[in-house]
Amino acid sequence: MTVTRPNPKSRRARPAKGALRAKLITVALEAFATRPYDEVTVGDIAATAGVAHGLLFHYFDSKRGLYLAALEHAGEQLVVAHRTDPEAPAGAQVRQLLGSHLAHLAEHEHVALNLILRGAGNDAAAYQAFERNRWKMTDWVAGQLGLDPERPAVRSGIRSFARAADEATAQWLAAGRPIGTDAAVDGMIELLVGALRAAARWDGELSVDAAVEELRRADQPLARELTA
Amino acid sequence: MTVTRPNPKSRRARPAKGALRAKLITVALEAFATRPYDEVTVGDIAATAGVAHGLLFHYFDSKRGLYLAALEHAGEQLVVAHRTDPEAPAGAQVRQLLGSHLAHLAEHEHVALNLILRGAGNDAAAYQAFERNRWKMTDWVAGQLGLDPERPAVRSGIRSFARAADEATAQWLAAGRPIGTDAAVDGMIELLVGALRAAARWDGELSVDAAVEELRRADQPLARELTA
Amino acid sequence: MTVTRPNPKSRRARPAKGALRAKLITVALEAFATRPYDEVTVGDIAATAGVAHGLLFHYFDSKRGLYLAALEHAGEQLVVAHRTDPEAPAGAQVRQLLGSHLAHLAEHEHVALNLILRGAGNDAAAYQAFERNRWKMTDWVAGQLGLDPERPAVRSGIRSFARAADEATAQWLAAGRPIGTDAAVDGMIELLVGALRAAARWDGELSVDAAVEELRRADQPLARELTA
Amino acid sequence: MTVTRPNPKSRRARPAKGALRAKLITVALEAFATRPYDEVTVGDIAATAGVAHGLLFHYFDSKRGLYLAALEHAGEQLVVAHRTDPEAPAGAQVRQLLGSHLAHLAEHEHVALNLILRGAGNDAAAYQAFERNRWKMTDWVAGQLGLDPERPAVRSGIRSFARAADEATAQWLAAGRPIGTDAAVDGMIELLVGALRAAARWDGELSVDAAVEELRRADQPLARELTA
DNA sequence: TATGAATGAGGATTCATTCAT
DNA sequence: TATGAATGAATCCTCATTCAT
Repeated sequence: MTVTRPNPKSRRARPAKGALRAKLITVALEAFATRPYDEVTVGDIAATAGVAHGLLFHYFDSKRGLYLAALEHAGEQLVVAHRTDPEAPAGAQVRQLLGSHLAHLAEHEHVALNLILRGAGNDAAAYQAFERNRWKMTDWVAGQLGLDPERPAVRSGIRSFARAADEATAQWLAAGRPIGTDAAVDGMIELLVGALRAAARWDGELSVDAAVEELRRADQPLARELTA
Repeated sequence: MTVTRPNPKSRRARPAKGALRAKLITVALEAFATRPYDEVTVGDIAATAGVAHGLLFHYFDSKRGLYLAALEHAGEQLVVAHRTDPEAPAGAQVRQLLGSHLAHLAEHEHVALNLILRGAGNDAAAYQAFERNRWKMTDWVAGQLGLDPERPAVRSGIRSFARAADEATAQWLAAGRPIGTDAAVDGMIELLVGALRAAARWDGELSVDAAVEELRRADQPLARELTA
Repeated sequence: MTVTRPNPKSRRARPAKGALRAKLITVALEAFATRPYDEVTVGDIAATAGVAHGLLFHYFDSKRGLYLAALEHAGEQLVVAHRTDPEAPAGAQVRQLLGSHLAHLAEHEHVALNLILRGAGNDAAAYQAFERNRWKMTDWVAGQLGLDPERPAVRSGIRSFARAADEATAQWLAAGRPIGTDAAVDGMIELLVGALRAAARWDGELSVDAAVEELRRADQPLARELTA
Repeated sequence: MTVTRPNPKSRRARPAKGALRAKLITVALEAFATRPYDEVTVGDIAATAGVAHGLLFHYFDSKRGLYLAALEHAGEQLVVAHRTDPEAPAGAQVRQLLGSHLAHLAEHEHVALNLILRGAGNDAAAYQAFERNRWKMTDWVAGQLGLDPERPAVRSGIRSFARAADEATAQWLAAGRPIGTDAAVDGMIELLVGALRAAARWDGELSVDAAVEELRRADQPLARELTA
């Protein structure tokens, strides 16, 4: 007569529910950040994650499903990382946002330099999955500065600023962060001011003076201390 | 063992020497601008160009070779399109450059929106092939404004401006050019001013006041008429 | 962008574990024995084996990998087929070896005539994969006859004998085995004697008289009956 | 008015009639000796010969035509190199043949080790083109020794000898010719003797004693001096 | 003769996806 | 859940051969 004993092997290191799913997303994010979509193979990801590649289809249905899930995740992380004080003046909050944004990118440099700062290329669905979160930030900025984010010139201006800030961030990271986060943010405020003035040029009926003044006001030693 | 049979259909009238090579580059540029590298197939390009796909390897050795050749070509065209009057004041010349740049992109909207404004992604060689020409422009701008393009802050500032201008251009094209080229350039000058001021923030020893003033000077109705 | 659709035809009853791998090797052996490497296509082999060609890469990585695996297999089979009685005198054992060798080749005539008797041509790796097993036999023969197989002249002599025996075997098979295996072996013993004497000529310090005598002793009606 | 002058360039280094054809055969021989047929490309050969690859089809119609022409050439060269004294005794002439054969192979070591000693593989036509010349030698040897080359056992014996001699030659060349040509030939005579005795075993009605004696007679210091 | 642009059949290889276990 | 054997569409690339010049 045999007694069924629990297999001792099966007890070992059983990962938490959903842990494999998260692991796969992490690995995928790294992979898609490192090389173009078609150069990433399901086998690579599975091998790196240490699972059979068939499992991947269990969780995400397809390679593309995994890709979108990874993008979505990266976007969410970006938003989650933003820290602002709702009580602070608008200009200060914008500074806070830029600061926490930069800090987050710095912490996830690899993903930052590639996936986020590169954009999603030509892929409409991926664009949706990712940029949806991305532009939440710009809309929020517009709102803080009392500008209508639906207005085309505002939209173009702030997006242009976002690209400029991305490039500046990439350079800052690639150069090994030669200056402090505060100093970096100082420059970005100037980029934003330039973008707002550009918007005003593109749209004659738009006034950005108040917004610029608000930003300038936060750009004071005293104000900066408060935002630290 | 392959027995290749000759094509009974006699070759059509031979086109001008090298014409097919150029044709392939043109077709490839369009294709690579339309979809990601891996979704473009050698067969597509050859079929569109109306040649045997083998010819492509005759000229470019590989799919990648064609890709790089196409990028190089696009970059060259960009530089070739720039028109400035060496006798004009520096600020006016910068306006002229931006104007002709915009005009060229408008004429090659498809390529512009995708290949040029998107950047070369992760591909180091492609980056080289394309950006080499791209940054000639920014160096030239720095030179016109009396700034040292080797200085990191200047470099970061102007590159940030370039990205912002790319994004603005993309929006402008995508929106159907709602405003004139001149008005578009007006805004871009503001982006540039913002970028220069950002550079000054990043590098305490850098002064950009003269450069800004020079740009502002050109931003007058009178001056703008002269540059038309 | 490839969308792979699943095969609606459900997989047939699964054969024994590893059976398909063995099947592929068998088919490949036949194919490579029938025509030169480059005339054998992966598609042919897969089709003959009744599997998808992709499976071949699953098991062997490449066409060449399959080729080497097949050669290795053929070499192993050759060694496995050798039957000798360790208690018999040396000369008798050599006769037994040649006899079983011939019998095995006769049973796998196709492979024998082409792959084995032809040699591996210019391919170093293939040579390794196959000849490694092949020369085990000649070393064994040298050992039985009390000769040092490391001695160059011995080595050359026995290898020359092996080639001669291969050719004789090929002729014997091609002619439809006009004489019995025993008679064939009788002749091969003479070839071996000649080769040993040649070795003695090439190396003045080498004596092969004892070895020759040992071979001759086995070459008696009585002795031959015992080895049957 | 213009006077048509002879183009000075056209005068330069016009090669002799047919020189290019010969050049191509030489280059092809080297190529086919170095790697398998399908790994040799028409382009390689043409490039090495310094001509347009189209020219090759002018002379040889096809790649295969060139291959056969090259084989034929190698075979012819082999026969042409044989030097024997018709006045000498048969055994001595056989020694002379083997000696000149070895000398020729030594001079064309690369081709020898590969094309000639390897055989033509599975290719019937190539076999014809090449072996036709090859077996002229064995027939001649049989004739000298008073044996009927049409007799199967004789044929098998001498062919077996030829393979053995090939292998011995290959070893001799690969080892850097550690012994002199004469000593090498001495051993080969033993191989031949063994092969003749084997033939006698295979064919009960065949007597090779006279042939063996004739060979032995030539194997004397005195006789060897005469053949030098 | 000599060139090399142009052709296109054919082949090896990759990899997302399925499914029996 | 998890595995990995099995599938096969799709792709890049090679290279013998032709032919206008």
